[in-house]
Amino acid sequence: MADAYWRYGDGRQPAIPPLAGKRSRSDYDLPGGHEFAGYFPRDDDRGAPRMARDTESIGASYDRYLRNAQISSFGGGESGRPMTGGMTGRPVEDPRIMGIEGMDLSMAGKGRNMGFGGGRPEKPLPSDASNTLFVEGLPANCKRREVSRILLYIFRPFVGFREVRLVSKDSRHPGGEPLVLCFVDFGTPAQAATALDALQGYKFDEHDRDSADIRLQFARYPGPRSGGGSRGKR
DNA sequence: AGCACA
Repeated sequence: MADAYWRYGDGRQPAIPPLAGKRSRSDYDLPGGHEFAGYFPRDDDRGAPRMARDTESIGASYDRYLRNAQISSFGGGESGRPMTGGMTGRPVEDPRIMGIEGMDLSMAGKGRNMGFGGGRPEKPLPSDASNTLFVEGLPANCKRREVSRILLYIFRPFVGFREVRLVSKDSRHPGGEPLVLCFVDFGTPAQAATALDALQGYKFDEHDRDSADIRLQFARYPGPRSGGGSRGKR
């Protein structure tokens, strides 16, 4: 049915092993703002379930939202289409990620009916809503590839997610590192607004107040890519 | 703080 990302229904992973007792948190808390050094392991060390600890906070942050919002690939309209993973050009078929998502979503999948239509927010959309979100506040010490992975991981569960686009730009600050602009496309402005509300102010590491927190806005000039540009009342 | 692509 849905893409391989949504495998939580098969019940093969009822819960994630707690930390697996492998490493302590301090292994990853390197001083000097290298929060992401151990955040996403390299592509070549698969099999170790040590992402469990890092994704705990992500799962917790999502949890409140997952209970009462329409995060589902069913009824999303075009969810049968395989996602190509945006800039990376390939879907992220990381078994760890799927298993982790299965942790939170399996509850909803088993216990609750997730047959929401998707894109049915109670509150009205802001007048500047568009299909595209502009994301800022990502750590500057992340490589482009890491930013892409992070954003894909964060945004992909949301109904209507289409793709992540990264654009490199020179820093304003002289001598500053080049900055990566991030745009996330959704099918409709309502879907974009749903993700925006859920993730606004999200902290990458909830244990560290100094860690980056992403800031989300609707993109100013959505352009033709977002469905024609016509929005608002008529 | 920063808003690009078609």
